[in-house]
Amino acid sequence: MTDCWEIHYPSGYCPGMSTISDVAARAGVSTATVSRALNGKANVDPELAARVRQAATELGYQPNGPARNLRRQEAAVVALIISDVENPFFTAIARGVEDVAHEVGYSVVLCNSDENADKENRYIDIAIQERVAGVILSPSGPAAGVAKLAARGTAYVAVDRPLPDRDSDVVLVDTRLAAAQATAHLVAQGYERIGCITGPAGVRTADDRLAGYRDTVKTTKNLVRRSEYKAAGAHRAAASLLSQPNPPDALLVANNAMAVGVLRALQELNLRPGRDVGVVAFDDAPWAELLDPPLTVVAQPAYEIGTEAARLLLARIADNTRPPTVTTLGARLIERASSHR
Amino acid sequence: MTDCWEIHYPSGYCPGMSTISDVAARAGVSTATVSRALNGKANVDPELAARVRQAATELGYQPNGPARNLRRQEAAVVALIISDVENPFFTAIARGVEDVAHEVGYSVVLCNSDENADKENRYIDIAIQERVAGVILSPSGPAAGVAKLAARGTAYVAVDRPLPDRDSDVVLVDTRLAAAQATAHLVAQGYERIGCITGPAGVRTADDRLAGYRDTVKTTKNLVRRSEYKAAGAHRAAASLLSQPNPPDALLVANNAMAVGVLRALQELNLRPGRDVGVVAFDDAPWAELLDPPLTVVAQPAYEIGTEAARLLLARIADNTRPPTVTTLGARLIERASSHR
DNA sequence: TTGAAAGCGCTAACAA
DNA sequence: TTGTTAGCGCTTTCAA
Repeated sequence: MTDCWEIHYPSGYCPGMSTISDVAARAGVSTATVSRALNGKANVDPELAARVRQAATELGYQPNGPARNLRRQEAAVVALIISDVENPFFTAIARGVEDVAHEVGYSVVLCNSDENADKENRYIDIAIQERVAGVILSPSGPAAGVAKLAARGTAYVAVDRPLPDRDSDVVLVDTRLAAAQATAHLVAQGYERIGCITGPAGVRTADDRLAGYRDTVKTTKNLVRRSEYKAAGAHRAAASLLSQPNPPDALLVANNAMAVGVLRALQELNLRPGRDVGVVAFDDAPWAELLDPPLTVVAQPAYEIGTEAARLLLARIADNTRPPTVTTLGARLIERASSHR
Repeated sequence: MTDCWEIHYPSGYCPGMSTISDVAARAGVSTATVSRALNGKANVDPELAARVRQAATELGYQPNGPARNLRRQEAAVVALIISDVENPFFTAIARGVEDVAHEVGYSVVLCNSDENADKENRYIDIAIQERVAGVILSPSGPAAGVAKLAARGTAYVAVDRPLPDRDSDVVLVDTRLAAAQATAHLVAQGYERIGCITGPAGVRTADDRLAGYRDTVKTTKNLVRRSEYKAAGAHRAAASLLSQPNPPDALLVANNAMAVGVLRALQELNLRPGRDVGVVAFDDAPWAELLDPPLTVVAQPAYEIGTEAARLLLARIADNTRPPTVTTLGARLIERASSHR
């Protein structure tokens, strides 16, 4: 399986399978010189370096990553463990991380923890085993795995949610404030019984968004529901809220996927967003403007979360003694028609 | 940076930093036995194996991945190189790949090539360097990188688009047929001047969708536009098509992101989907039903593409001499109101 | 069934 | 500036 099965070259020549010794032999130098030349170290005669590069190209030489990482005791790789690959909020973070990491020669591997602490821990183990340089994660609950990272001295940064019981660099959005403002906006638009559909208890963003809502609305009796951060749960939650005797006339919805479920419930009940039930949801999406009426959203700076987290991680890789920092970014309310009568 | 800076243990004990020799010493056996025990080889005394596992746990032993991969000459990792992490079609594929790969103990790393052949080649190089067991990719044009995979004998599978000039396992959707059927559906609904907005020339899915459209509509003069597979380009394309003297009365749109741009253009021109301009777009989305009118789509079996590709890859990892296969999955037209007058 | 030892390919300390 | 060499941690012969 690893021999050159497809193309036959003369005399054992096999591109991509050659090692540093092959390159050294062909260039007529030692392996050390090849290593130095290919890694752009200063102390190499330019003429020799050129010969080495030539030989490497001719042989189709690809350095052996595991060997390099074993020797260096670290891979130039950053692991990004996010709780949902299918959530545009997290993929936007991923782009931010990638853009910064690639600039300095790190690769990014994306891992999908599925909001599941077991999967998260498994990926953390893999990250440790592969000796990645650092980990960025959106923690799904109290991750025992993170303690291992700390114990090993592997750099890590939390995004979106802080790590419970643990200091670390973390990049957050002031989601409580944003929720309070969004709720205040609904009040200002004349809605009087504002409800809230948020994520699972214990998930920090869910709790914060609820807290922000409560900062603004004092009597929330029977106006709050929780579900997974998914459409189906939110659909049930909205149906339940709206079919009670004294239903809400507006809803704050804690994420984008949930908004889909809520809007579907409104459709089924023949309620029009805005006119009948004011709606504000977290996370902007390209399709939010296409709805009728267009959806008012709290836009989070996801890409910037990613770039900032990557910068912090790189700083921590360079110096793990720096004190942990908390970076809080602001969100922006984008008013559209779903929050106007 | 790699010492135990946070927690102080007695006598040099440092979880996660220990090697197989430490475990061996603690269990009073040789490293070979540790290796055999931890890898579940048959020929190990159960009592010894238990002692080894105990020692490993006590030390918080994490095997050194690079060392293992170096020795094994292969990592239990498959690389998935997709052309757009923010496209739900590809993230759904990713989930399919993950689910199958995890079952057999492989990790999946996701790489975002951004529809850019350079990035794709770069990721292929990294995959080769890291000696991954296999690669699944949605090729962005004629990738020189794939030749390297072939030359090295690394297993690979193409998804969504075939590799130009190269046999390989590939998992496709019969997108030409789907496009033809979608167009026929528009004809059946009484639309008479059907236009098509598709992706860049040379991208196979874009060309196939256009071909399917042309299979059904014979006179397409000035009714076809191409753009990137993005909202902005499609927006311009739609605006241009619809503002010409003899505009189309229906549009086939080649992907989901493009649909957003097209629908925005219709809004701006005060044209109502369905009534004024029939619209069918590729790729279903949770929000397609929420639009007014709901969007008719061609739903592709993205998750199944992923599971099938992963199965093929595993088969090829096991045996790289099997003949290349082409798997073609069907798409499903989901009729909603945007394609009815 | 177990242990001793070689060696995967690379980098870096040391020598020249 | 270049070469020699040790050794990263693991798996796997080979020998006992």
